[in-house]
Amino acid sequence: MAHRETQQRRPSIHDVASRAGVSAATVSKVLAGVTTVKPENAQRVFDAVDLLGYRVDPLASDMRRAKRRIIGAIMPEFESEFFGQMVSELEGLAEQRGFTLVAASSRESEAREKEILARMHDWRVAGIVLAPVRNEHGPAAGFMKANGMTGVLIDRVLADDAFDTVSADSAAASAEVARALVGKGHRHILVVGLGQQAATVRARLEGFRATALQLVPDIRIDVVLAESEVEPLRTLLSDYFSEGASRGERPTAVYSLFLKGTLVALSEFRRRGWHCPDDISLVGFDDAEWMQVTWPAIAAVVQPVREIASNAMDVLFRRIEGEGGPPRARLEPCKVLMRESVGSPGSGPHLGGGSRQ
Amino acid sequence: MAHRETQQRRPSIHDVASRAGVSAATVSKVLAGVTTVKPENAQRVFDAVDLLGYRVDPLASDMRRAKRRIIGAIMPEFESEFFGQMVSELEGLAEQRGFTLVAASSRESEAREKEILARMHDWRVAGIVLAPVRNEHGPAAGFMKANGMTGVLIDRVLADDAFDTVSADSAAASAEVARALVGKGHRHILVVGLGQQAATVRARLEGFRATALQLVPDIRIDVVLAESEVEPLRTLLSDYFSEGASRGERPTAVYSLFLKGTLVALSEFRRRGWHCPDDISLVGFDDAEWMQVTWPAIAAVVQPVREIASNAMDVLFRRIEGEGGPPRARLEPCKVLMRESVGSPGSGPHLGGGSRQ
DNA sequence: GTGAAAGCGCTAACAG
DNA sequence: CTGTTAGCGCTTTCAC
Repeated sequence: MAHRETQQRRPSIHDVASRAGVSAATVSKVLAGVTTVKPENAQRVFDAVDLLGYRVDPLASDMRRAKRRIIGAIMPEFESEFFGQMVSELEGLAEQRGFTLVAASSRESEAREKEILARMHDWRVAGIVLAPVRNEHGPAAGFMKANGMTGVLIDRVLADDAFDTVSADSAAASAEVARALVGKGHRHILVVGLGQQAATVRARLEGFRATALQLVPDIRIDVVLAESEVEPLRTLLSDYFSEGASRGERPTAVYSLFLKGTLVALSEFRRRGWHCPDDISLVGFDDAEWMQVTWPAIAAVVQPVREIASNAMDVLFRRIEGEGGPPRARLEPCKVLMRESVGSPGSGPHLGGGSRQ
Repeated sequence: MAHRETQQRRPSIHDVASRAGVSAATVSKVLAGVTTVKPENAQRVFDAVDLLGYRVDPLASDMRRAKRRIIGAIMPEFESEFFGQMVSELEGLAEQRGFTLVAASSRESEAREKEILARMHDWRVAGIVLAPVRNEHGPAAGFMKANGMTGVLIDRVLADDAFDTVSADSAAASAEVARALVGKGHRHILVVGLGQQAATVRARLEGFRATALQLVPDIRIDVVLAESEVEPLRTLLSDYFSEGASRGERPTAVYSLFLKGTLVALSEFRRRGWHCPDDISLVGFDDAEWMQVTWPAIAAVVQPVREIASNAMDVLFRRIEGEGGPPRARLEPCKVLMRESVGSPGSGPHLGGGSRQ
């Protein structure tokens, strides 16, 4: 047959072996690049491989070697730019080392997170990159610990006593945001966040608060935290502003500690007819492509996705290769993009709020 | 030992077998739910499983059955909400049927798309959900055909003679957009798109054009298409508007056929100081969360991600289970969200363009 | 240099 | 009802 028609069974190493007139073991050696094979035979193997279109089955190969070239990645979600980019980066990095990345979304659920992890353990993945839903003390990290899995924790973590961690330097970035807002003259600022991400929120909040208070000791910083869901935050925020209004006071700037918070804040501003930066200023942690094309462009903290991904993979592979030593906590610096949504208080034409619905 | 400390080798089916005093085959049967096992033995197996914390190795299991419970998904990118949601949906659907989804990003490259596909073939995945970079005639689809892989094509495809396809009903949605814009009084409309996505662009463009022309025979519809990259589109769009300006003419509305085009359009409007909808109206194919919180909110066509995902998986699994018959092309209806970015021409205060940079 | 044999962890006949 | 046997596709001693 000239061209094998829609074949059902792919050629196995034995097919190659018999076509090349050698044993399967020899084929395996040739393909593994062992040089002690007679050149003539090696050539026959290569010819047979070409002829049959043979490719090794990586899973069967891994099976025998009892070491699977698979890296598992668990993200809280796939829908945001941040985690989308992260998965994309991790995929490329794994590939470069001959590994396949299997990504899964925990959908912001710790229960699901653990289930996925168990499934990845069943798959005998070589290592895990885990971006926990909550923080480093969740059940997933516990499971990894208990089962001796090798892994790295990223994003919503600061440090851990069992795993290496890599995340953005939230505190430094928040300090920079504080300097910028204070510099613009803001003296009453609202910070919004999600309480369940304890470590990160604390770092971001404290980094901000410490710096702001240091610059202006009597600055007023309000905090609105929802526990774990975004919807309640909407209500909390609305209540917060309504209450303030009844006392005739309101912050001149909002700093959101996470992307969805930025969206909720914008949405609330819309509802009240407030415009940035005239009526209120806004900075959000996490950048997104759209933030630079809207009017006004939204100021944001850009997380160093590539750096986080590449450091995470580096340390993960070092651990996979058996490197010992205590876990290390890495922080990668962020960039702060001060865009049009930030202005000086009291300088806008709309002070007091607009009336457009 | 009370609790096995950080174990290196997971228990195998043989460990369970010997602990339970039965053979590995029996363990396998019990775990597969075969009912012809003596209850007493079954119980001993369950006990041993619990004691050892045993879980079957799905890859080893698949190996033996020569059928892998893995579905491959290939998306052009992971960074956008649309594909992020898509992967998330597909993951859940695969999981429901006891399969694992392995997702990969072709990064808008047909070459990479084919490489990934080959790798998935090496993995002997049971089926593929492919969202091609370009359209159904790319090298990836050819590879799948040539190798007798079973798969479904989604998103940037209309129909294929070898594979089932599922996509959004772009033409109908575009017709609806046309009706809306014409109804608002627009008589000069610009459509922007990406040429390489031939099938989809044609459907969206023609669906729009045909309806608009039918309603207003002498309506003017300009088209700006970049071949495959987004950056050139920026230049093309800028040139288009500059040229029009030199002749004192300009469309009153823009319909972008894809998400990045909407961003490019917004960015260009910013550059020129044009505001929506006063200076120009905008509708984009593909919705995003931010579009409803910006000022103005951006009108968009919402693709039925869940429906596409679930239909794709349905038909894919039917094919995996051996269902025959000719390939079917499915179109799922979209929703059109007419938001504030669309107004009537000539009614805005800024006509002629603003001056804010 | 090379191939036979063993076996990764599992399941599907097929006897008993 | 249960265990033995025979692999899935591959790699790795280890004799020859």
